[in-house]
Amino acid sequence: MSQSIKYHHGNLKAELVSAALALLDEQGIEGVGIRQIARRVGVAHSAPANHFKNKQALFTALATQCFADLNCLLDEQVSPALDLSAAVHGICQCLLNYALTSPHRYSLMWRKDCVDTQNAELDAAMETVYQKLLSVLASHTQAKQVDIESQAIAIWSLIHGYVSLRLDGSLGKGQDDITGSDRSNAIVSVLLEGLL
Amino acid sequence: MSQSIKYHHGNLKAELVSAALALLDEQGIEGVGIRQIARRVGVAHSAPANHFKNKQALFTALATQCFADLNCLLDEQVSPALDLSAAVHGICQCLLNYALTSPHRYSLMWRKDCVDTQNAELDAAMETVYQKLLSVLASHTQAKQVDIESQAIAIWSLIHGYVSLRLDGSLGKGQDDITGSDRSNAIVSVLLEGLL
DNA sequence: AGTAAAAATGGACGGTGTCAATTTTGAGTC
DNA sequence: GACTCAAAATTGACACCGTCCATTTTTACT
Repeated sequence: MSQSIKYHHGNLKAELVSAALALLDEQGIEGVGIRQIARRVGVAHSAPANHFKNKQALFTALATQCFADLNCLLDEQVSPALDLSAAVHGICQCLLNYALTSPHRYSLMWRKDCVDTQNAELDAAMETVYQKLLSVLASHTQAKQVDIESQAIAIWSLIHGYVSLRLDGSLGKGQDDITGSDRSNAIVSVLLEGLL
Repeated sequence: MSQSIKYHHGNLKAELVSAALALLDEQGIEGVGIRQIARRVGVAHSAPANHFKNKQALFTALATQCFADLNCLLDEQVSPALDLSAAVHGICQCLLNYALTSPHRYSLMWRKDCVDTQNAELDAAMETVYQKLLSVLASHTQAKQVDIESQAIAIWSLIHGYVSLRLDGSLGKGQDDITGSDRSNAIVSVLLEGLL
């Protein structure tokens, strides 16, 4: 019967995920606990065990969802018609934006100690994002000394490092606003200059 | 009497730190717990509270120690007489080496959720390392469009990102050996090419 | 209708960090 | 050298947590 609370209400798994994401956004990774989530959804503390065998399994599902979301954002925001430089800048911009908007989600995505690194869906979701960067580089075939994979790793490292440092405040207190991606743009430009 | 276990054995704080570091190296951050450390040192579960008011305070001390260690390594391994490119490569090499040798220590250094980000000593230890990079860039004054701080952030981001990705296995399974820093060197070179 | 599997429940176990009251030790003072 | 007092270490308690278990309820299928 619609969304009334049934003993088996059928979509508890989905509700657990969404409650967990809300908790993650509000309180960070440390605030996300099985019992806490169950409490929020209004089920017994042990109910989630039927849908996620582990806390790790839950985190894995969350991270997978986050990568999928990020992938959607990339599809929306970086058109395949752009030239190389614009596309790479777009990807970086998109990543930075996502991280600043949902810092705890971004953190979780890289917390390999919370996640099942063997999980097929998570791997696929990660790989999809990474392939997006690779395909951008490949589509604009530039004859250059550096192979495409090295280029991708360089870009990936640079933006991930910059985002990580900004997220945990290791960079100076300057440019805190989302639009203040001037620094990010400048840095990416510098790298591209050496790359292309 | 020498190192026999006294009620006040005087150096328990230091012993706690070293036991914690050992535990960190062996089991990772999640394996480091107040009671576990106390057990290993052979004191009551609540003894550490006299020396560290918090688990966070303990982690802060550990991270500070790690930054100090890294700083020593930098002093040893990157001579101030080198030219710019060699110095930057040396710093990156040193960082990568430290991270691959002590992965859990490196992780802890950036786990701002485990650490008191307001702590003065930790801040100073971090700043000392960062200043080392800045001073290298400043000493070889190159007339270039990018200001020194942006250059430093770019380099810092790139190497931190690359190291982080390697540590949690997000890069392909290639080049796993410590000496296999070819990729790292290549990437840093590319960045420097655009930078200088 | 009857049965078997899935889903949700409450209770228990061992573990954690932190707090409080207590006992032991060490150093400094009369 | 006895006394004091603060620091250091002890035991115990509390509220959490993740995980397992036996039990009850619901659903789906024959």
